[in-house]
Amino acid sequence: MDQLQAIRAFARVVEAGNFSRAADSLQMPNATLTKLVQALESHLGVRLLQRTTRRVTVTAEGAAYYERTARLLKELDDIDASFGSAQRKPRGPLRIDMGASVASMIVIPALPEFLAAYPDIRISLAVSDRHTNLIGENVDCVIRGGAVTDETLVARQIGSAPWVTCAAPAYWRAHGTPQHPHDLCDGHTLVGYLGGTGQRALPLRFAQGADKLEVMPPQLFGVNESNAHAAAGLAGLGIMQTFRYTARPYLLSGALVEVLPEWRPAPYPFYVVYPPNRHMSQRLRVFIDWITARFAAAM
Amino acid sequence: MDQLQAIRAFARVVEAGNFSRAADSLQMPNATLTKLVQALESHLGVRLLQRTTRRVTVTAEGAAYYERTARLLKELDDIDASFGSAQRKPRGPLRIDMGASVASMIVIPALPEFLAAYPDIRISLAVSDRHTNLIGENVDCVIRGGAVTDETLVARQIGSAPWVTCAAPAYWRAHGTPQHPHDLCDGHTLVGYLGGTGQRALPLRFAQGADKLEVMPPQLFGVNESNAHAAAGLAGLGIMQTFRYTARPYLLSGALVEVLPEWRPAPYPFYVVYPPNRHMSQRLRVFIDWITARFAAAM
DNA sequence: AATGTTTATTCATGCTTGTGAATAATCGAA
DNA sequence: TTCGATTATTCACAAGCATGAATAAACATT
Repeated sequence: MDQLQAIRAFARVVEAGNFSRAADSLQMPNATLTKLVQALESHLGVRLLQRTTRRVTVTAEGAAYYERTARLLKELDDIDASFGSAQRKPRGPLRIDMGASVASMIVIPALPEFLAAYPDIRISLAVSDRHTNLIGENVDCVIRGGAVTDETLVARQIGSAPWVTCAAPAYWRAHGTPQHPHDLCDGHTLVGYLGGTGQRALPLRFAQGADKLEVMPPQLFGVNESNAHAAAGLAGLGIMQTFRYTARPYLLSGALVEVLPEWRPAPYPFYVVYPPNRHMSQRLRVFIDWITARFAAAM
Repeated sequence: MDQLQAIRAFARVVEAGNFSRAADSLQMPNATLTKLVQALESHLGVRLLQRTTRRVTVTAEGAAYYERTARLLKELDDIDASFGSAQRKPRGPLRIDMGASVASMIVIPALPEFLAAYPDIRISLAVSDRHTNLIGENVDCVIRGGAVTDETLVARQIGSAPWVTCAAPAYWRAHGTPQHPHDLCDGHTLVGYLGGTGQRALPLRFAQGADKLEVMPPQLFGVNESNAHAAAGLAGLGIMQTFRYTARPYLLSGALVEVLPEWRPAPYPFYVVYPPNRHMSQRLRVFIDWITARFAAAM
């Protein structure tokens, strides 16, 4: 039995909460994972995990073994890293989660440059805005906008995204161009971006000096995905408030027209969020450095 | 790569000083050992051992890696042991070194009882009296008589062996039976047991109350191996002072006859000697307990 | 300088392990 | 209560690794 591999496999099951998810995150067949954990249990003469086909619970012995060995695994990784770091380029898998527009507008177009610099890093990119259980899902980091509320995680700001309020030219011709945020409540409609709960659209925010306004025009259409949100704006369904980096190509081509630029609200902070780890993997570190530079360049 | 196995293999090479000896003590082919160490070096991107076909030296990085990982290996073994010890009988290899007479007269005849109790322990028994480099040769313990001088090792006394002074009946008929130790210097010869250097025979020792004597009859024959020593005495070559446990079967059969029983010197202490280890393996512990009981019974 | 012995490494083959697919079991929804 | 979906485990086979034997190199002796 490869005990180290078995211990890592077992730890993954504990963190993931079930075998299938653990196998996925380890990119390993279920059968292999099952066998590794069984071999470890046989070696120790102890049942580490109590499992049915639908549920896996960690036994008391399993929890103790996990605690004790997790520390050893980290130490070994530290030792290995301290030996290899001077000689080897970062390599291995990197799992990242981010919003659709960050992915399609900023990260993915620039990835060739990152992968050219680090050809041995293999990226798995998940596109979502949902709250991600970083440790449970074995995600190395997520990129998120807005305040980070989970204080068990490290949040490093990578930039701020300015807002723009815009619509298609045909929309402005049909409804008139507003001169003040209040004008939006009369004879205008909103293409809403649905927030976390997916139930209510976010209001439009405006700021000028110390003045801050929130305006909620009638919502004709709401959507919770940023590409679809842009498509709706382009189709002339209403006014949209979105990130400038999302709208940029359409603003440049004239497919969208910005209004009230002097009323732009404060830029929206973006963070890369990752679990605290005494030793951050080198590949994660170079990615964080890169995305910080890249994000600044994209704003 | 099975990194744990590779680390253990590497550690063994460091301790043994060369690949062949390390492979022997791990009961592993040289090719396997070579591949494991190479895989570890490749994984770390560092050369751990500098080797020619006749010489292996540990690099500075290798020494550092050995120190750091040896501790982790011990911790992992501790963790495993603390999990398994309640459930599993001791198993695995045990390497023991001892003198020829201890081996053939005490230990080997009783081994069936030990192996019946612990069928999963596999014993490698080396017969020698020489100073053994316990760690370098991966020996779990040695059984030695007399003072233990190496203070880096743990010496646990397992018993004391009484002495007898005896010779074949034909010898006594030819030379007369001594009534006092001094009588041995006149008309008697010694079958000598050669000591550590193999150059000079050990003198005969006698004690009665506070009286202690050393007598050195002329030596007709000397030998450094206890079975040959006994054979010489049985052949009537002279007087021999040996352990009672060695002579017992011949004393019982009348093939040897003891003299001066009231002048027996102090019994000779025997120790089981092993390297200090924060966690003694279970199989070593049960062996030590067993040999202590067995030794007492054999005296 | 040559040679023999000993030791580390490499190569081709047999054996052990990893895994795809099938099976069995569990749990939630209807 | 039944059924369908999902998950853990098992089995038979393919892939990869361990190793015996051969090779190459180093070192001590003559």
